[in-house]
Amino acid sequence: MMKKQLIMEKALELFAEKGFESTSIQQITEHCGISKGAFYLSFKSKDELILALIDYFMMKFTSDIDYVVKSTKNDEDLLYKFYYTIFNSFDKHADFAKILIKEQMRSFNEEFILKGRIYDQAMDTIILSMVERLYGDEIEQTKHDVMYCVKGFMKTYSELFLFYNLPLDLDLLAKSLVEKTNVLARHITIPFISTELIQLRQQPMTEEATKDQILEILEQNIDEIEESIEKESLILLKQQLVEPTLSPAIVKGLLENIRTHSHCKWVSYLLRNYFKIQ
Amino acid sequence: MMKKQLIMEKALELFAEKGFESTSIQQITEHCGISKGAFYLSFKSKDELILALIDYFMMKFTSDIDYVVKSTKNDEDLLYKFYYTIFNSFDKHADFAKILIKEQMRSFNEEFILKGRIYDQAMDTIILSMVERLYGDEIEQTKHDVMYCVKGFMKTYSELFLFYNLPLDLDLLAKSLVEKTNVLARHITIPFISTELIQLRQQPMTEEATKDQILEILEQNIDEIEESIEKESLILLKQQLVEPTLSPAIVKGLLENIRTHSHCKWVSYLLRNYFKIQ
DNA sequence: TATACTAATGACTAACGGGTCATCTGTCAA
DNA sequence: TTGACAGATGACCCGTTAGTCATTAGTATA
Repeated sequence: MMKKQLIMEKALELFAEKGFESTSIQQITEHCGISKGAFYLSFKSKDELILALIDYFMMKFTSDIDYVVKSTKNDEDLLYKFYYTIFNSFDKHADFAKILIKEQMRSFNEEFILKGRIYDQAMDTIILSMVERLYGDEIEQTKHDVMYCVKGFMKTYSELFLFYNLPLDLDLLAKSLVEKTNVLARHITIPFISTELIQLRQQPMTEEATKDQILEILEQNIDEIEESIEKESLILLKQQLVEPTLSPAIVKGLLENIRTHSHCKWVSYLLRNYFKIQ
Repeated sequence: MMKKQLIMEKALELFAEKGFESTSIQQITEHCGISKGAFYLSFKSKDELILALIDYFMMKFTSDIDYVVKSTKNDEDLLYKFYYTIFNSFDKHADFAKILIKEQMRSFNEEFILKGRIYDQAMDTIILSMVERLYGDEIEQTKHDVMYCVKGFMKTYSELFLFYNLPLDLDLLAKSLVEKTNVLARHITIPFISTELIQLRQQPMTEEATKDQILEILEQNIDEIEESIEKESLILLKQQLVEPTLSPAIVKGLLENIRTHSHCKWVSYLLRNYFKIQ
C-alpha cells in the first residue's frame, strides 16, 4: 500500500546517508511525517524493512540484467549493453546502490548475509554465462578470472560517481569497460580463480528456486495485481508450471508480457530460468 | 604503553568480526579482561581508539608499499613485489584489512572520512608513480584508468581470501595480477578517468605534510623511543629538516636506519617524500 | 608503619535504541 | 445520533550504550 512505499523511499534516503545501524526508526518516521506506531503497521520490525528494500532492488537489478543478457542476440552489443544497463540502474537508484556498496559485507544479521550471497551468486551466474558465450572455450581456464574482473570493474567504477558526485558519461564508461574486458579476456593466460575455488566459495548454499517456491511467489503476484493482460499471463504461466501444455514460443510470449511490470520482474526471472528460455 | 597495545589488539578482533558500531566498550573491556574505567585511562573515547587503529595500520601499509616501490630498482620485479607486499600485508593483518573493506565508506564521523581520503590518495599517488615509471608516456591518456584498475584488483581479489577463508597462493595471485595489469596497460586505448576527473575527486583536500607537521611527529617519535641508533638518526634528521647540511647519501642512510623500526615507518615515509629520496 | 601517589574498579547516569499498546480520530452505515 | 471499526498516535517499557567518578588496591618512598 501507499504507506509502505513512502516508508521505503524515505528510509532509503537516510540509509544511504548514514547506514542501517545509525538510522533509527524515530528518524525514519520523522522524515516520513508519520508516527512510530504507524511504522509498525507497515513493517513488523526494522529488519523487515531492510530485507524488503534489499529484495525490492536486488530483484529489479538482477532480473533486468539477466533479461538484457539473454535477450541481446548480437554478441557485438552484449558487453556494452551489460555495462550500460548496470551503471544506468546504479545511477537511477543511487541511494540503494550506495547502501549496497556500503553495507556489502556487514554481518549483523545471518539473514542479510544469506540474501546477499544469493543475489551475489545470481550475478556471478549471469556474468559467467555472458563471458562463456562471448569468448567460448578458448578461455575455459581464465573465465572465472574474467568474470571476477567484470565484477571488480562494476564495483570500483561505480564508487567513482556514487561517492564523489562526479559527472557520469555512461556511454564512455560502458565503452571503456567493454574494451578493458575484451583486452583481459583475450590476453590473460595465468588463472588465479580455479573452478575448485569457486566451488569452495559457493559451498554454503546453492539456492535453486524450486517449483513450489515459484508457485508461491506466482500466487502472491496474481493476488496483488488487477485484472489485465499481465494477470492473465501470470495465471496461464501458473497452469504451465503445474502441468506443461503450452509451446515454448507461447511461454516466451507470456513472459515477455509480464517482464516490464514492476511487480513481476522477479518471478519473470525465476520462470525464465525454470523454463530455460533464452 | 602496554595497555594501549592490548586494547588495540583485542578491539581489532571484535571490530573485524562485528564492525565498529556493533562492538561496545563493554565487550572490548571484557575481551581484554580489564574494567571499563581502565579503557578510558588509555583512550579518551571509542572514536579515539578507532582513529588510533586506522592510523597505526594505514601508516604501516602505506609506508611499506611506498618503500617497496621506491627501493625496487628492477622494473621487471616491481609489479610483482607490489602485489605480493600488499596481499601479504592484508593476509598478515587480516583483521584490520577486513574492517578496512567493511567500513570503507561509512560516514558516521567526519574525521574518519577525512582520514580515509588522505590514505586513499597517498595510495593513489604511489600506484600512479609506479604505473608512470613502468609504462612511460605511451599510456599518458590511460594511466589513471590503469591506476584505478590496480586499486580495483587489490580490493576485489582481497575479498576472496579475507571473507571466504579460502587458501591463498600469494605467488600465483601476484603473478596473475601482474599479467592482468600489463595486459591492460599495453592494450587499452579508451580512457574513462581523465585528469580533470581525478582533480575533481581530490578537490576536498590535498594534504601535503608541511615541514612543521613533520617536525611535530618527529619530536613525538624522538620522545617515544629509547636511546639507540634509531633515536640518533631521528635527531640528526630533525636537524637536517631545520637546517639542511647533510648530503643526500647521508640522509638516505639515516632514513634506512629508521625504516624498519615500527614506530618510525610513517615519519620515514613523510621524510622520504620531503627530501625527495628514491 | 605511615604516607603519598598512581592504576584500576564498577556502580552509576543520562541518553537513546527498538518495540508495545491503551487511547484517540475520522468515517460510514444504521 | 449512535455504534463500530480501521487507521493512526505517542507515552511508555525495558535493554543497551558511552562515558563518569567516588572508591579501592597496589606500590614505592620516608
